[in-house]
Amino acid sequence: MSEKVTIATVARHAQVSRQTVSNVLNSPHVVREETRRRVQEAIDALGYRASQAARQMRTGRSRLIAVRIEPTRDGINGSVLDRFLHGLTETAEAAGYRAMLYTAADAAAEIATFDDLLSAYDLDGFVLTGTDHGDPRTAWLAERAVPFVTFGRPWDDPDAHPWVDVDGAAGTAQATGHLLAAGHRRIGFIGWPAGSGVGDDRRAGWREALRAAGVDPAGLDREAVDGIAEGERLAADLLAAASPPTALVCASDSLALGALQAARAAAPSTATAAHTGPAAHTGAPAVPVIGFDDTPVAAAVGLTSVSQPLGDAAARCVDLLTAVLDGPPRTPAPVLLQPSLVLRHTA
Amino acid sequence: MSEKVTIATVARHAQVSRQTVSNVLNSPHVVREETRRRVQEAIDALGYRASQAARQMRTGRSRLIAVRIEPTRDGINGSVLDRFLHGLTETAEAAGYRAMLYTAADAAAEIATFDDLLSAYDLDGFVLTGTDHGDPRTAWLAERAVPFVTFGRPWDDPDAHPWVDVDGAAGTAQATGHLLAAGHRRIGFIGWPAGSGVGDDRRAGWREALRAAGVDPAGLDREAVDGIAEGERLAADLLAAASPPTALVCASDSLALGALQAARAAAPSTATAAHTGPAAHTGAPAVPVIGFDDTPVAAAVGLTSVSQPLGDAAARCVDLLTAVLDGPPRTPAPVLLQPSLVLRHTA
DNA sequence: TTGTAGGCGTTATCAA
DNA sequence: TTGATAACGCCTACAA
Repeated sequence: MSEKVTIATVARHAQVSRQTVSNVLNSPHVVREETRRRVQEAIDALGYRASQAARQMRTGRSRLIAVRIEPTRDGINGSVLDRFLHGLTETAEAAGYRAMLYTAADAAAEIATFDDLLSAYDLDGFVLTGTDHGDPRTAWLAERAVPFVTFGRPWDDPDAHPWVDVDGAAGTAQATGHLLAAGHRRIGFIGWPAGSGVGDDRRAGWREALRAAGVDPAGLDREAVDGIAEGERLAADLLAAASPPTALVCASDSLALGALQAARAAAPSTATAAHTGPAAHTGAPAVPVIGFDDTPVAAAVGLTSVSQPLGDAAARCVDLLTAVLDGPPRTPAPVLLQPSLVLRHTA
Repeated sequence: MSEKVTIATVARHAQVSRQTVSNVLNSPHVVREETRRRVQEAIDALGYRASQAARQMRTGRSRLIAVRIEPTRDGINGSVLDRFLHGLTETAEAAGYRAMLYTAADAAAEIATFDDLLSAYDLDGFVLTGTDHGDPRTAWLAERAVPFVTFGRPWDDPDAHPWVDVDGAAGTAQATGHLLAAGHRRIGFIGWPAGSGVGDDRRAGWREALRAAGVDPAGLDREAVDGIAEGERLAADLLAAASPPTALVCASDSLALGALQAARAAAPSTATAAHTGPAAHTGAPAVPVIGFDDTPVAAAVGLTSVSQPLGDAAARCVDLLTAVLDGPPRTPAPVLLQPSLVLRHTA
């Protein structure tokens, strides 16, 4: 094992002062080209790496950003986080930052963690996922002028802070449009109870798409907490109505999976013998169903679903955060990404 | 915003020297009880937190452990990582450590990252997932005496370094035993090509269980790279044999999902009208199928699967790592966790 | 049991 | 353009 290589080692090796080495690293333009080259060679030859800890002591910056890892919920929609985290880590690395993980049971615990991370580790910024109306976390961070970006719009005020989001309304509108184009008119929707920003947004996309096509959405939607069982129950209810929908759009893959079962139970598939792909055993249901999130489950089951560009979203989160950290102190413009419809066997 | 609270602030507040404050933090036993209490009160009142950076400069320890986040593969088995990461982060926090994420395209890139993380961030240790025969990463780390734990056995030498693993052979043996108990004799296996430690282990569990029951496993297994399509192809091949198996055990949920389709295609379900649960539409196949990993997809589809205790595994990884970091310099004993069979509709 | 001095590796300030 | 000096906050000797 070689001894620890510090800036002093490099300085000695390159016959310059420590300060010059530091300048080569942080302000290359003030160093004469020839000196710069000599120092750079010494750095490479010695395999020198600046100590983050020492640097942090001076600058107060850790080049660390934190993101919360939530306990996987039903596992179906929870897998969304995986892709997001990978994109985040990768983009952060490219920008010279590292991603740190933390857990928190609720908003209060999360705020306590902010405090800890900030004072003990000097975290540079946070990436928050899943914001909602009147989020106490964003208020806490904003009050202390801590840089942060949210993946999810601040539903109260779009200019409150930098954010990245996926246009959920556009996603459900696209799904609805696809069904409309296939000749359907009475298209139902199964979503979450009113009040959640994300849920309302997805419902609105369906509603507006229907209205734009001249269809009255009244009575065609149901509200359910997330879950397969709930999706099945509500879909059955919807399909048993006086004039039932002929196709279904759902706010999540979980709901869609349940709806799919209800659809099959109500009207047995016409394509039982079809065998056109990996999940062909599920066949095309008589009542088409479209989910949301394009989870692995959707792919495995052949469920048509709205796909969110999670890798991109994560990358843009890092972009926005580093813009705040490295750039001038102005709030960067928010980013609204477009989802895409992944066609499979159920619609 | 209040000014930064340092050890000096606390010392002033509690009318003691900085050193006494440091002692309260690091060696409470050498401080008089009354003094200790006064200092502790000052710490709480001021909300003081030791600066990791400064501490790290002195001690050379960062209280950071790193874990790699892989790009989600087929999404089905990739979701395994989610639960593992959450458990890891949570246990690390409880032990006073934080988890840092990194990405790497291959082993060489990962080793380069080790070097960077070690010299720039002073990482205390690594948690590696998915080791294999002659893993260059473990060799590199061991050579430099960097503390690390693997989730996955070192297949070459069980004493090479601390590790945590799930007994895959016990899992497939349990699955096989379940089918045996149900009266099956000719139980097939679809696994990965020989050569991977994990794959061979899972296959061995099936083979031994069959042999113990007096059944000759010859000709009853197939090898396939992971994936739904591959699983379907191999299962169809197996079921078309002279004396086909009457039940199937698979090395992954992906393979099992494909096998399920082949099973249904070969012998249409006898329980089409059954409706006993969330995924009842899939019914019980004539040829029972059991998967491995208990992914969200398995749950959604009603696939019986072998479940790995990922949260526990992550926790034990942290335990072992902190034992190395905080304890005496001896290699802690490895941990082999038992998986459990989650019974659903396909077996 | 408590206090003083020095230094970890870096960067900012200022002088040469 | 380069170099000397001080300071970031903490911990480990050692002295009181």
